[in-house]
Amino acid sequence: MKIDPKSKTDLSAQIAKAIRDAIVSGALIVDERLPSEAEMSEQFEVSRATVREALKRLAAQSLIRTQRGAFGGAFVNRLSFEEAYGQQITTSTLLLSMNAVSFETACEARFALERACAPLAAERRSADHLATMRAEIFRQTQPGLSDEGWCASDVAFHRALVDAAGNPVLSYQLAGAVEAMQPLMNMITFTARSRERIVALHEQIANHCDAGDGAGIEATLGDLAAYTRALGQEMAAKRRAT
Amino acid sequence: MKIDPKSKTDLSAQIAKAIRDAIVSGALIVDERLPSEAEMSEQFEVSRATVREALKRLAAQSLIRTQRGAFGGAFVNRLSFEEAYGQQITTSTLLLSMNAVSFETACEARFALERACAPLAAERRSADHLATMRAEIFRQTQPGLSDEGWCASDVAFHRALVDAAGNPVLSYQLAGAVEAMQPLMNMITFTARSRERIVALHEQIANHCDAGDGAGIEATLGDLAAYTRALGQEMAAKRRAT
DNA sequence: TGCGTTTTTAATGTCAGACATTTAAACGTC
DNA sequence: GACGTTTAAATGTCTGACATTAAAAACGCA
Repeated sequence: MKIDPKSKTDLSAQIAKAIRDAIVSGALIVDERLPSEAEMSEQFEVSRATVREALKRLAAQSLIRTQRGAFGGAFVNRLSFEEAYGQQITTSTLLLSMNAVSFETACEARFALERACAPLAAERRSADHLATMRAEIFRQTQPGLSDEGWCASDVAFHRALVDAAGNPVLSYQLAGAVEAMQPLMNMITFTARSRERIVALHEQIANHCDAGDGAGIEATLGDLAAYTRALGQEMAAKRRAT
Repeated sequence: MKIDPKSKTDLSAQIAKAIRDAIVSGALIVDERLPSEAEMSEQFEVSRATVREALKRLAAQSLIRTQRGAFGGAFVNRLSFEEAYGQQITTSTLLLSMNAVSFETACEARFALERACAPLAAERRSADHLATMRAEIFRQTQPGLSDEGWCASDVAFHRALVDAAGNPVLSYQLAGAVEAMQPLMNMITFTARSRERIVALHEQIANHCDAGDGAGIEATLGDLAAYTRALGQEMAAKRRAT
């Protein structure tokens, strides 16, 4: 853990990197306590404020957690799936919104990835997941559902499908892809007719899932992807017209 | 942007959240300059040190960048695909290493996701991607290649396949899945025989890709997944024996 | 002895003020 | 107009102090 005061980069960034490397490499293990801020400031020969800035950087990535009081301090944090989900979603959402990614491209990626879950979901779907899917479909048929509510229910439906694959790593990887699409989907105004069409496809998916028909899920997801893309193109055309 | 000094959570975390929300919601746009640290410390009625800790948190997530000097300051950062890749990989790697995810589960997720790229890769592969794949295959046949070198080449091969799909969002999402597997793969000792087998499958994939045969790629990826899983089970058995 | 209360103590959280360093704009000078 | 010099405004760092928290240790009492 060497620090170079003459380097161009911030000392706090260097210190954060040193500690991060130690965690990633396994030199520091989960729940292990780091030295106190005062000790580190001696060790690295910097002020306590600088050490603190480094620790805040690590805390922002959920790599450490801190506890106040005697025998408190900074501890290596076990990165939970929950936390990882959250980070994934924020990063994915920002990536899409800041880089002028076309609706087309995002949509393609999202459905391609979701398709990957189909065979596993068909094989492993539980009653629980099916119930969630049916419940969301029901909600989607309710008249007077707002556009935001519609989109949220859509996300919930697809998450249930992903979770049905019974692989937490897969669920984690897809969280970003599915959730990050929501702001883009929110830009589409769903007419009663298009909602009806989508609900029909959702029902097909649920039925295929029930029947354990992976290929059927894949095929219907393809239809849904095509229809969603068409809606996106419509929206783009309208936007150009105004 | 309200801050509650009596709240349980750190002031720096609250301030970071307020700014993060402003960025995600679009109230602050890319390349916009934030107020100076001194101005913010007045605005939020906290010390400059506290504001700085908040800014470091955001910098750790690549949400802002800072510039020194007059007319410098903190600017909303355009999250690049490169930066997002890096964060994805770190997060995914830690998630796997800290949560006792089985080789089986990680492997399943990885190949399921990669399979999603097959049809697109078959359709869009460029000469460039094919050349990279062939080059990596060649490297993999070289005698005396270390285990680390072998794994790195394996990752490079699969990244080429993913990139061949020509969808940056897909490449981003898969970066984590493919790269995070590497530490797990490194635990396997690849015999000459198993390397040979894998190279043969890689060659098949490259050929299918060349021929634009998406279904062929999918099928061969399935074989590769099965073989990799078998190697993993062998390793686990050996580990139990010792 | 055992249990509830109080005190101590070792951490992090926050603050205020100072100085160092960097950078670009503004200013002179030729 | 081109080229150094000054200046100003910002971040980066340091120091020392105090506030707050929470666990351990000490204490008191039945």
